[in-house]
Amino acid sequence: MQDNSALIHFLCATGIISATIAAEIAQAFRPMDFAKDAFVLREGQLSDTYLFLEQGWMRGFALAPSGDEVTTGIFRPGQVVFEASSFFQRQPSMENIQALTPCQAWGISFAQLNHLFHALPEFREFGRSRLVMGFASLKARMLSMVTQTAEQRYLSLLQHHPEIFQNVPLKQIASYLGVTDSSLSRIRRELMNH
Amino acid sequence: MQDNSALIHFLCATGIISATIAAEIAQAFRPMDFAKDAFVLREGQLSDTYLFLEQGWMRGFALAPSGDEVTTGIFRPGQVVFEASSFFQRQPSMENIQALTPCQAWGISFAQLNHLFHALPEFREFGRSRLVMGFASLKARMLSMVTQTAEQRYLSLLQHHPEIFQNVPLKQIASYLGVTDSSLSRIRRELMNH
DNA sequence: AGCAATACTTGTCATTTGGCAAGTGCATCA
DNA sequence: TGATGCACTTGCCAAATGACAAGTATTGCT
Repeated sequence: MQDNSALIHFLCATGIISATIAAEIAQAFRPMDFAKDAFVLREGQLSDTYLFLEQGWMRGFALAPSGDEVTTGIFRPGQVVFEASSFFQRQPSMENIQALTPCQAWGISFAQLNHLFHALPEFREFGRSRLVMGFASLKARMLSMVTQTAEQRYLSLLQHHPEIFQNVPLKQIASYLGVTDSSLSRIRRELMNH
Repeated sequence: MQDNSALIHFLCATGIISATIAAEIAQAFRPMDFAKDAFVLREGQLSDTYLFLEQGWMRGFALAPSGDEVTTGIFRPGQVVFEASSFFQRQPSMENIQALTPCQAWGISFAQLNHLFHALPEFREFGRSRLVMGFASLKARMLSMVTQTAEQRYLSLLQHHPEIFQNVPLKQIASYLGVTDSSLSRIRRELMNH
């Protein structure tokens, strides 16, 4: 049996779930490892696994009509990785999820998750809370796309999540910020010259 | 007692709630009218009312650092109007909501809604379903902002929701599409000349 | 009817951005 | 070690966009 204390800690973090229940829930997750560059989810597939990322980095991306890959999410250790639209609505995903580094994670299927939601009201409340948090952060990201310049979004990302820049290629960060890699490079150059 | 059949129909539409329960739930909503230009929610306030819009049009908007109003949502009859981040996380809203036309709506407070969620599992499931739908459409909108041109977003809006153009000023639609009103005007001119 | 406010368009110009191609530096691998 | 690939930057140019100001409808109001 692997050490699932990080998962238990994650479940307890909101304060909604007690340590005892968290341990019980954690037992339903199974360890899943991914090699660098492995796909966790491919466009067209159903996102059927709720994944807690314990170690490593992942990215979500979609294909633009032009064929370019557009980063839709960057996932660091301690975060949940799945495609919510596909997972909850039981529809094929329009996005891909790929490991950027070797990853250790804990996964649970949609069916098992629902079973636990049904059996454990605290966990259901936890799930609702996570969903709301995801919604809120997506709203914040959306807002930043229309109210801020790419430079401001870059600086904000640099300030709040500097580790991203040690783990994700700038090209992928650029499309996450809504610009091309050359534009991001220009933004960085300008910031160097104060 | 006003006719709340549209509200009941809305509650039944997902198939999760029976007509009987829907009628019971609908009784907890109270009718709320808004004059044209009235504010339903102001930045800094708590979004504490879950509002079903029966008649009329509303818009959500945020203030960019520049002072410009940026449209974050356009609401037509039959939709739910509230600021999810503020409502669920009990934090001051960063957005405003304003009636674009005279509006008839049905509202219920956060507390009452939670009370019903607790008492009626079907309604709780309905709420989760609505939340997921809202999440999914926000993701789709987010994706369109990075994968599509403003012209494509304009055409898509025109095709799927042509009524918007009869009810919302182009200037507000423009910022919803992520461009200025003059750029939108240019896009429209180009499309006229095939 | 006449005035004012608003909605929308248009022109001009400066700035930003993207596309493309080339160049540099670094790491990996046989 | 030499070759290959990748990450990142840079220069050049064309295209898109924004800021600003002015002009034209259109609407609403008294």
